[in-house]
Amino acid sequence: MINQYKEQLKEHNLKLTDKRLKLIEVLAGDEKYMSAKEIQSKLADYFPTISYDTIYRNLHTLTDIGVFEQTSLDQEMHYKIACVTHHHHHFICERCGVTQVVEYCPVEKWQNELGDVKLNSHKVELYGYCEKCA
Amino acid sequence: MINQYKEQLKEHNLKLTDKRLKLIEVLAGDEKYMSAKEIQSKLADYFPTISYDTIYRNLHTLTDIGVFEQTSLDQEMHYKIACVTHHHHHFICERCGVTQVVEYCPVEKWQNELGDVKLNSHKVELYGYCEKCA
DNA sequence: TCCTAATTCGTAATCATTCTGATTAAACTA
DNA sequence: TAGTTTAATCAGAATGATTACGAATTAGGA
Repeated sequence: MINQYKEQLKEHNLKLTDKRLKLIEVLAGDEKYMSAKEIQSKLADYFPTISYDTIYRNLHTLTDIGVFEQTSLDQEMHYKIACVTHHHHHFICERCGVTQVVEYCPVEKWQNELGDVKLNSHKVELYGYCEKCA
Repeated sequence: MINQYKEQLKEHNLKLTDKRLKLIEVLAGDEKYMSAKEIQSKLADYFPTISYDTIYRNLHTLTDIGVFEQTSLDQEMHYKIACVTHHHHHFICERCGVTQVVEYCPVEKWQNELGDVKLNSHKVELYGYCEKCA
């Protein structure tokens, strides 16, 4: 499964560095939104001196090419591995951060309602407590 | 119309200070999301030395009691006057920040799809260019 | 193996936001 | 209207996330 991401990196002429691959591994291994701090603490097991510059730069780069997706929670950016299958949104647990997919998205209804505006993107996020945290 | 907000302040035992009232006036006069910086520059006409502490504190306080609503854009919080009429969401122009209401919200469908999670809140935001900015 | 541009490092800088302790003023009471 | 109380404000320092910078390292190709 990591090979799919290696392909994506190559397609964008990005080098396969150990930091990048481990970063992808960490995010791919846990289907939840994580802050830069959480990510650095997980990476610290493998790279104790990794720079925040490296973390942030790669989070941006990989978000740009669609490997990660981001959202702003508690005034800090959080990142998770992107879902490539099809368009959908997420429920996010406010306690533990785990996500659950929601398929339904009425974007055409909204476009109809809006009329002549040019819709570029949209965000749908559902917040609450997952079954474990409730 | 400002009287409605004065009532809300009184209901929550908040004092009617000149800074607060002008802040509400500024946000109520422009139906768009504004950053703290934009807000301070508008307030500076009336209170050249107003402190950011005052601005942020009141933005929070008034958001808490439902006078303002907030969203995170470009890693900074933005605020607008709240719409009190009924539940709905917004389209936000990525260039000028103006908003447009969208009525449709399938929150029950999402709750059905999610099953046993406890849904506390949700965010729906549509981004793009308004007719003027397109 | 060597070259070169991309990547990373360590740290300083920036920027939004929050905190602190002192001062001011809204609102209530007499 | 003056006095009292307590919330609100101020100025500026502190915090915390994120970005920038110049030097050092390294992936990937020749």
